[in-house]
Amino acid sequence: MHAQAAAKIELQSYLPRQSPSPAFEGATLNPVSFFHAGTEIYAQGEKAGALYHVEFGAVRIYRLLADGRRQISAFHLAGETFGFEADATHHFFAEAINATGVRVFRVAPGTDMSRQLLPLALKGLTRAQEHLLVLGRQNAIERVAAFLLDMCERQGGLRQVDLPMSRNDIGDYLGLTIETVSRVFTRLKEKGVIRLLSLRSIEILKREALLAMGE
Amino acid sequence: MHAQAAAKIELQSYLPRQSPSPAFEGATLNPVSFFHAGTEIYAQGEKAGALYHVEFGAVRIYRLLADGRRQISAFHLAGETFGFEADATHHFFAEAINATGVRVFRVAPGTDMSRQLLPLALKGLTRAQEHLLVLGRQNAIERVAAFLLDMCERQGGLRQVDLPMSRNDIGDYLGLTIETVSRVFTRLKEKGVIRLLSLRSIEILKREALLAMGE
DNA sequence: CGTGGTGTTGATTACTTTCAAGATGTGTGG
DNA sequence: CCACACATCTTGAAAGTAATCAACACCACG
Repeated sequence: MHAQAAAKIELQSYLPRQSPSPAFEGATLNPVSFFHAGTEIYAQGEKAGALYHVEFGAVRIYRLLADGRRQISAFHLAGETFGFEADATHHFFAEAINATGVRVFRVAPGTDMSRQLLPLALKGLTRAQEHLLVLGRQNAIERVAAFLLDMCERQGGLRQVDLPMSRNDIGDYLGLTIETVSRVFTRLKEKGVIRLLSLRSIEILKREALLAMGE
Repeated sequence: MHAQAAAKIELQSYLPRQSPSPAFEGATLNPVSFFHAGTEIYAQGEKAGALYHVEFGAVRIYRLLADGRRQISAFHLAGETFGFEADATHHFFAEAINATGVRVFRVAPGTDMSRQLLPLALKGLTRAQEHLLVLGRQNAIERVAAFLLDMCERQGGLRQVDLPMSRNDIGDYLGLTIETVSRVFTRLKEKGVIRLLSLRSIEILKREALLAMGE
């Protein structure tokens, strides 16, 4: 990523916001930080304490096993907040998937943010628990169907759905290999359930079929 | 379960508590409720709003797919609190695994419990996310190893570990079939990693071996 | 117009599930 | 206290699904 790309990113800060930044009481609002595709926002083991609000772009949250296997526990799109932890250190890695703008809220030590954080934590907990059902009890097609429906819903429920992440990311989110993800996409295309507008953008042609699969 | 068993349960209310009940400000503390093995504590879709503190016994939290597939998202042992939700209804089922005592805290509507709930929610979130790694990226042996280490740690880290739940429950927690769970137990026995004291109680002989597997 | 990264497709292998039978354990009633 | 019955658990053989290994296609970029 070089000068041209950086310029493109700067530009976006002047575009209308997809989502207004929330006002976190007791937290210092910093200007938007920019992260290039693939760059780290924070690492496992680092000191936690800030909140991160996605202005544009997308973020992946993940853990690694010693041998390099990776599990993405969540994607965060524009308008979502992440970064809160149960204790003082980060248990996960956070990386920008694409060029991403993040507004960082530094919380003064000793400040009680529980009122604002609890709904976010509960929402995240429910999502994680629902994802457990997908990983524990659903097969490859069902996992991909559930994923596409989730992405669709989070983007307003329109027929066209952007997939800001690679097949590799999708695989590491769904507990599948990249090849299996690719094969499932092909099968869904053949069945006329989805259509690929581009590699990272699909159109949902038969929502009912997806619903029947993804539960 | 009949009169004799009920009497046995009543008796336990007079035994020393494994864990003192926490004092939840703004919540009404009710006497301990008793649940026989396999009985429902709450169901998906029911109105939420209370907190449940396990006095003794064990509880399983789960979801079902339309065709009956079940995913247990968490077990709760003595001293743990569960039942909080992101919105007004329960998204999961909660059942007593064995004879179980639960103290119910009814929260008056409008009461702000966020200060007390946030640490519990964050702890649950971290656990769920770690469980995602297990379900998404670990094989059968690794899953069982991780499970045994988790149960061990939650019971004080002693060599002897009680497993209050059936193989079926373990399977539905780890995303495996009962047969696979059984086979893994057999392999761990053959390798001398664990020893079965009874069906529901094991001794860990080689902790390092488990750690190497369960990450 | 080449080059590296990303995605797709095919053949084979490996792991887990499924189906089936038998063993073990627990609780009940005689 | 023993015998029977049901539930739970274990083990084996066959089948199925996804992973792995490998080659090729496509796309974005320089």
